[in-house]
Amino acid sequence: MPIPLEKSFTYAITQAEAEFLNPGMRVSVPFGKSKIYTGLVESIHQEAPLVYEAKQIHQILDETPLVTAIQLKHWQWISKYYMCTVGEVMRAALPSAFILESETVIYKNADVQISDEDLKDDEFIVYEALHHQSSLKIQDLMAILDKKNVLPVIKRLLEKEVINVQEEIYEKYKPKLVRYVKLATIHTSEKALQELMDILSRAPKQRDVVMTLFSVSAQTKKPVKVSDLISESDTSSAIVKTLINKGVLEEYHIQTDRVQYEGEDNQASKHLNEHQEKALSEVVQSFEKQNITLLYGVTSSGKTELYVKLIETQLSQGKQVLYLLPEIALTTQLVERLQNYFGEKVAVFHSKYSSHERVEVWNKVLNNSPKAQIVLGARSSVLLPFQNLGLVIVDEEHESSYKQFDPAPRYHARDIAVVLASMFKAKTLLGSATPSLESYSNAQQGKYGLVELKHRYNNVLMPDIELIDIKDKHKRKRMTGHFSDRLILEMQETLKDGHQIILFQNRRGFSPIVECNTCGHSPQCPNCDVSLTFHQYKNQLRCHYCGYNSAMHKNCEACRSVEIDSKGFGTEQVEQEAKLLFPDHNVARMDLDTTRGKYGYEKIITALEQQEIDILVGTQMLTKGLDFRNVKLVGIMNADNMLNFPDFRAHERSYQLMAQVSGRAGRTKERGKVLIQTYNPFHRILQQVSTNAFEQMFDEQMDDRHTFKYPPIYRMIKITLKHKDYQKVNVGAEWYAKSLRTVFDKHVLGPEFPPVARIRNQYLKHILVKIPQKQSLLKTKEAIIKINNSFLSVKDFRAVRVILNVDNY
DNA sequence: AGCAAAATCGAT
DNA sequence: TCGATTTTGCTA
Repeated sequence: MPIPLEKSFTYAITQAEAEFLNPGMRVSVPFGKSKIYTGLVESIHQEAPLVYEAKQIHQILDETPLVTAIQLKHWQWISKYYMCTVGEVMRAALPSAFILESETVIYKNADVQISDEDLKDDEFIVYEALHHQSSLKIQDLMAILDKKNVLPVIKRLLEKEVINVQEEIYEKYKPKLVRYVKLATIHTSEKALQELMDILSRAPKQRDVVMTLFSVSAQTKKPVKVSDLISESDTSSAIVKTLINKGVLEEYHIQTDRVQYEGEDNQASKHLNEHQEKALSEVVQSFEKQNITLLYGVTSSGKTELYVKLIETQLSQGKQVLYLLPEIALTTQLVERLQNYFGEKVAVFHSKYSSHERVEVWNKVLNNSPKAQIVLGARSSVLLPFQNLGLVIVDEEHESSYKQFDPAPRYHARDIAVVLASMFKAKTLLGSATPSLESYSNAQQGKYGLVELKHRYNNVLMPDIELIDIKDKHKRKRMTGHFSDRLILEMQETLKDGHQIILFQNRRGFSPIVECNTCGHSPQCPNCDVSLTFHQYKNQLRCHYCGYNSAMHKNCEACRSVEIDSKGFGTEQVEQEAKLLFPDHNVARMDLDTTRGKYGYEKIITALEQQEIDILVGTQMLTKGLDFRNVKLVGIMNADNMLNFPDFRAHERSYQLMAQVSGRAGRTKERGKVLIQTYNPFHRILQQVSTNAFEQMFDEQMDDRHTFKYPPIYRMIKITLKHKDYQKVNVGAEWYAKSLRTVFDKHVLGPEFPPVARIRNQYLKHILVKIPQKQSLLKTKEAIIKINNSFLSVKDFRAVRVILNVDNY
């Protein structure tokens, strides 16, 4: 069942059903008092349950399995490793349209006459409504009565026999049908046609439509869509409808895909340069010995072309390929590039797809359709029903967005992709310009193969990186707002040459803290323990954790003073200052606030490509695999706030982020320039970024991880306790940590409140369990589950939500 | 997860 | 004391 329960449930089926059913097929089953749910067949057996009588299934929903045997095995692995239930994995994997639930539908009981006096007010409203509509759903009732708890009303009405209820389930997925028209067969003969034309001579518009239909179908020799016919003949749908009603035209429907590729014929893949050629043969060689290979290729070294070659090989062997990308990098840019080579063999899959679109991709992958030989997708596409997987490519392997955080299963797409590939005996290629420490150390230990690609495409030089000491600049009064004189000078030069600029500031809004100069009051979020961020474009104060917002006031809310100051700065402020500094140039901003909506992101990218934007200010969104030809200068406004982030991976992340942003500079011909503003130019990480010293960074960070026992040397499991009562969380966390310490002793950290201890009115407290390399992961997890169970059996703690996060990095 | 029964809350 | 809200237990 798609619910967070450990157990599976046994239902009774007939002999015939047993012969028909197979694991991986869906059945609808009664579950609980009255509901009907969608379940998945796990196994078919003969062991009747001892202590209860199994219920009958309701209905079989599939003719062939929807989920493959390998998937079931994979789900099992995920649920074990990430300490969640298989039901949760199922919920994450299956598109929601596959999981049907019954709905209670209410009908009027026609047999019983009832007088109005016998009914209470709300009962009467429902009774009245049933006169107008034959049936009502729970949701309709909630709208009519304007309250959330409508069950008591239904119960009373049932007792008075005013209504009947029924549980109904609906198939949620409906194939998309397109309307086509053709001339009715009785008119197809020459003579009948002549007669028809005569009849229609008094209806010129209708005649025009018929004529257009002729010419269109003669030209294209294909069925004619109603929508095409309307636009071609320049009429309205009413006229076509009249013709259909008259029997002159016949309409029919053809099922089509919601996601379609409408491109040109495929191009041949590009020739590789000598470095790429060498790297490719190394990858192929490495795959002979290893199943996993890490491709460490600097920014714009042409990794994608290399992937294309590998994909070609797989396709020629009739194998499927999974190409994973971070959500945000799945822009039309890259999708188009792949479609240019592989045309409609590419299926795209990501979170902005509707449930129906996902169903179609699922079915294509399941049927090993020619339209899904390459699946290009974000995190969740590892959970698709592959039949014949030959290769998995994980691009931008270091990206943290591969790890799912909020609802369970809290899986890492790269890691479960590796597991999936091994189930298929397929190969995995991890690619990155800034590999994660865990992958790079795996490669160094020989667990993964390692291939390096250190030359940029067309031999473009790596950008020239310069550190600017803004402490010094402040002292010498060389700062204009948040811009140093060096940065302004370089920006002027770049703009003069007609090149574009990217400014990076890893914080959105105008300023993260607003403070009164008189009394020191600073507005806080009522639901979370954070100060509100000021957003100028809406003149709002907003909480970035729960979405709370309020209008920004001119006076301090505590003391009415007008002297309100802001601390820190975000993208909005950088944008505003840039506009003031360069009034003759176009400045745009790219962050969560400007990329809302399905195409918000695309618009900005296109504008930048077409050089309508001279200066683009943005958050880390900018780092994700965008390829802009004309960007020559990248400015990092403040490197310190990311370096000082309280997380053991802050340094690694900062390096990756800065190296990736720098990679956006100078991708063709001219050498790019990167300016990093910082208060601490001698910071090791900044030095390493400026000299591209990845290996040095790696060695030093690994030393730290050794010393302080952090991943990848030790493994980690984070346990989060969550409840609206501060005391409950506190006492519970102490108890939990104490029991953990009896087993793991000094490898337990905390309990500790996170930097933001309260989110959406829920207090949080973290406990970390570190796992030394020689300690068994399985046994550790078993011990934690045992402690977790005894924790939940304490009455006072039961209300506390416990979140187990394996590999919380 | 979602639902119903049981327990607790709270305003008259 | 009744009705409303929250907590607890269970699903085959």
